[in-house]
Amino acid sequence: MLADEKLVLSKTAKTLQAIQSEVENINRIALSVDCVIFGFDENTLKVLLIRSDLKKYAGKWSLLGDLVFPKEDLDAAAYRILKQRTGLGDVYLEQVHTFGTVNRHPAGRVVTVTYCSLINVQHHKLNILDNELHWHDVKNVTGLAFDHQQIFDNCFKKLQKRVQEHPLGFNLLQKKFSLRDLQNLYEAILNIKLDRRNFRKKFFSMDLLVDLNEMEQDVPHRPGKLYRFNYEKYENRVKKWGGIDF
Amino acid sequence: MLADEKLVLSKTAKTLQAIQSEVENINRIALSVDCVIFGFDENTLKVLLIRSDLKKYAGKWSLLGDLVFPKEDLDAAAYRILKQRTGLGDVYLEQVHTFGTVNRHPAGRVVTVTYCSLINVQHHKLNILDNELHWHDVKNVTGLAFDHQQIFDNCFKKLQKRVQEHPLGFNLLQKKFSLRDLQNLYEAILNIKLDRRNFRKKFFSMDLLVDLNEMEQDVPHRPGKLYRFNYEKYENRVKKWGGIDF
DNA sequence: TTTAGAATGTGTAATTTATACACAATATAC
DNA sequence: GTATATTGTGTATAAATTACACATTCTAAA
Repeated sequence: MLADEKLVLSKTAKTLQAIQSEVENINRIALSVDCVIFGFDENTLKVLLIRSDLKKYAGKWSLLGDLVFPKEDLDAAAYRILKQRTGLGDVYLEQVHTFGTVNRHPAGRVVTVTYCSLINVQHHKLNILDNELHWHDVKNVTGLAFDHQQIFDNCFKKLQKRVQEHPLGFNLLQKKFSLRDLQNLYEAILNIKLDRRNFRKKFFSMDLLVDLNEMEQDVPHRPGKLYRFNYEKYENRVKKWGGIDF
Repeated sequence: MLADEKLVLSKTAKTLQAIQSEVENINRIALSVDCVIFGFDENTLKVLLIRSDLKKYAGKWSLLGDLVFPKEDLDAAAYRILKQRTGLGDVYLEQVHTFGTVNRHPAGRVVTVTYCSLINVQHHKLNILDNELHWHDVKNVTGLAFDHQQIFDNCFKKLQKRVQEHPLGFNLLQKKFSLRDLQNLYEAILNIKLDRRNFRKKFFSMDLLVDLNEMEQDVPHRPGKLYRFNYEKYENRVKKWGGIDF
C-alpha cells in the first residue's frame, strides 16, 4: 500500500509516533539555501557569484549557498550565507522560490530554497578578498552551474516586479542619494530609460523622500541635492485597492 | 570545524564525493507540501480543509499536505495531494512560500513548501465523500493546526494580489460565466464592492472575453449573456511597464 | 577670468485612465 | 398582467500619466 493511499483511506487520527517515524526514517531530503545577492555599482546592477566548488562545474559560476543544518531555521541559513560571504548582517533578504526537481543536483536529491538579497556594495568592499567571489553585471550572467541560471532568472524577474511596488531599491543605495542616483538605479534594474522630469515628479508626489539640505560632492558638474528615504512614513501608510489590470 | 567554516576557508574545489557525503549522511530534513485549495461556491470563496490527523490537534482543521517522497519532484507531490483529495488533475497550482522554522511541526523538523490551487468546485463534487474534508468560507478560517493559519493567511493575501494582476480567477469559475459571476468572484476574493458599470467597462476594454451568444438559464430574472475567457489572446499579449507605485 | 561642457531643477498641455452615477429593457414569479 | 429583480448601457468629472524645453549652477580647461 502506498503512503498516499494510506492517507486517503484512514479515517482515524495518526499518532504522533507514526508521523515521527515517517519524518525520521523514511522521507528525509537534503535542503539547501541559495542567495541571489544584488548590488549596485557604477550605475550597473550586479550579482555576487562564486566559482563552483564542484569539479563537474569547474570554471562555471554559481550562486552562494549551503546546506541547511537540521536545527537551523531556513531564514537563519540564508542570513548565515550572507554574513559569511559579505560580512553584512541586517540586510534586505527575502525568500523567492523553492526548486525541487529530483535531479537538479549531481550529488543527489537536494531541494533548494532561494533568497534574494539587496546590499549596499560600498558597505562591504572589505570582505570580497576571496578571489573566488565576483560581482557580475546582471546583463552578462549566462551559463551558471546547476540550475542556477533558472534560479537567477526567476529571482531577477521578481526583483524587477517588486521594485516597482515596494521601496526595495533603496537597500542598494547609500543612505544619502541624489535623484539621479535613484533614477539610474531604476533604469539599471528595469533596463529602460525614464523621463527625468516625470521620474522626479513621481517620487516627489509620493512624499517619501526627505530633503537633507546637502549637495553632492566631487561631481564634475552642477551638484544635485541629497535625499534619504522616509521608511517610517512609508510603514505607516496603508496601500489601498490597486485595480484589476492584466 | 563547522560546515560553513569549511566552505569559507576552502579555496579548492570540493569533490562530488565530499558533497554527496554531506547530502547523504548529515543534513537531511523531512520535506512536506501543503496545498491551500480555493473554490468558489454560492458566491463565497472557500478553502478545502481536513480535520487534523494528529491527536495533538484533534478537532482542529488543517491544510491538505503530505511528505514529499525522496524521488518525487516538489510540484509532483503537490499535484499528488490535489489529485488524491479532489480527484482533479490539470488544475491551477502554484508554489507560494516555504515555511521552515525548526519547531513548526511537533513530529520533528519538517520544512513545508506551500502551494495555492484554484479549482472549479462543480467539477469535483464527487470526491468529497470523505467526511473529514470540508469547504470552509475563507472568512471563517481561524485557529488552524500547526502553523497552517499563518500559511493560509500568507497564501490568501498573495491570491488577492495576484488575482488583480493575472487572470487566475477564471480557474474558479465554470468555463461559461456571466459578468455578474465574474464580478461576484472578484468581490468575494477581495472582500470589496465594485461598481457594476465600471467593472464591465474594465473587462470589455481588456478585450479578453469571448461573447458566446448564449444566455444564463434558470435564473429568476432577466438572464445575462455568457462569456468565456480568451486564454490564447492573453498568452500572446506582452505585459509592459507598469509604473513605479508604492 | 572667461568659456565650454555637463548635469540639475522646473511647469504645462495633451492624453489616458479611473470614478461616480441613473434609467430603460427583459426576464421570472405570482 | 403586474411586481420584482437584474441586465445592459453612456457621460461628465477627476486623477494620473506622458511628452516635451530652457534657464541655472557647477567644474574643467583654455
